[in-house]
Amino acid sequence: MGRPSRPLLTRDGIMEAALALVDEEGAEALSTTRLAARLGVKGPSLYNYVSSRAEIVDGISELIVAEMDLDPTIRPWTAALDSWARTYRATFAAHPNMVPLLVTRPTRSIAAFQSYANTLAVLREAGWPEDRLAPIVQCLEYFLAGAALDFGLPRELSLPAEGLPPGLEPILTAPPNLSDLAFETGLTILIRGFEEILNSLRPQRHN
Amino acid sequence: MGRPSRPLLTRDGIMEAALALVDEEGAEALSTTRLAARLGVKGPSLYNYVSSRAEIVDGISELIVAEMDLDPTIRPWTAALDSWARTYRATFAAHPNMVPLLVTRPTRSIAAFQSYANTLAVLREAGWPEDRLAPIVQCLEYFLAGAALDFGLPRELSLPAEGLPPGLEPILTAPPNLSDLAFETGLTILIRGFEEILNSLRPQRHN
DNA sequence: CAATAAAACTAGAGCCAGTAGTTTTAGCTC
DNA sequence: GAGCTAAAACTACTGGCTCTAGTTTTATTG
Repeated sequence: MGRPSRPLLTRDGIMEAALALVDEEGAEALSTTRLAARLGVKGPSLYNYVSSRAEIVDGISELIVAEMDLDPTIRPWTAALDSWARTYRATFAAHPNMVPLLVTRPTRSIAAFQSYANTLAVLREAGWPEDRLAPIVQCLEYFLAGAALDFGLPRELSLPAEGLPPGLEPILTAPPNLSDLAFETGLTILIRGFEEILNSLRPQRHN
Repeated sequence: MGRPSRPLLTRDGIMEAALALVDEEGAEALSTTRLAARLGVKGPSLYNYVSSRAEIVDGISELIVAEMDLDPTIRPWTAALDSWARTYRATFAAHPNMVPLLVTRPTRSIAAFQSYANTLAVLREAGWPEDRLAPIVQCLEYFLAGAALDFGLPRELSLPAEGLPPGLEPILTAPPNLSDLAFETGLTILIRGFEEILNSLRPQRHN
């Protein structure tokens, strides 16, 4: 075939097609062969734009991170964290097949750093001392990662019901919106907890 | 070679070798070929004991879940949750290479169900209403999953420092025990938050 | 117009999971 | 103890994967 009159591929096009592929067919469908086929091209051609499969995964992550447009003007800081958390969750929920890949390596895209920088700035502005910033953000992110994975209670038992201990009804009969309940519960508690920490750090004026 | 005088393999032996392999060489080293080699056997022999690679992964998960011996007698419920969370974290931390695999599918082993049953029983005994049990447990588990992954802030930037927004110092100069700080912060907040919810549910006697 | 480099390709190496069929032998039945 | 069955290893192989090497065609540059 030789070099085409105009390139058939672009780096961005590859990443977008890869995201679409994962969204539609699952993470295990992400192979260079299948991705290339979807782009009307043979497998090795991708390597003109990308140097490894891992780079494609990273590219997908960046696309998703870029999708969450955060409003940097929200105040007070508690509302900012709340909004950040919800956007985070909604964005990940839009790409459930990618969540396991997203969450098992830190995203080091510029967009991610910018959103961290903004969050840190809001907290600082609210009076949080410098050495508390990272732990707070990290702590919230732990929760958000687990919530994105929706890890935890098995929602169907897929096991011989015999031999199971009694008292599991809350799991087996849990409402379909259990994930929402758990998320709301946790987010509320964490943000209120952060508030109390900040209050306890403020110069206490006993009258 | 034919059938050996005594079997070279056992199902349990396979699972234990698989766990050791992942612990020592990483999750990507878990192939039937390499696992078999470690057991002094050829790849396909494993399929006399196991029907797919996924079954091996599940077997490893069960081994790890079985490793965390929880004390079912701890009271009050807040101490039980605290102990559960710490055991959970410590057990996962002992097998860091397996965490991404553990956390991306619910564990449906009997041991896991038993530990859920115990946790639910402790909460019930403390007066939690039935419909709050699953959300509370799930909420805590979100946090624990994220903490086990240690997901969140990138610990080294591995990026051209130029083009990065200012104000990222808390991330770049975070102490090495940031994970511990975030875990302690979150666990404390969550459990205290749960306590407050329970109190608010109790019949309020205003005097 | 000639030289270079880009962008597709084909071929193939080395990995993987899993299947089919073979061989040897253990363990059971008569 | 003879003979049968089934267990437990094997070899050989298929189809898929990532990625490399080298080829072909063509766009672009000097």
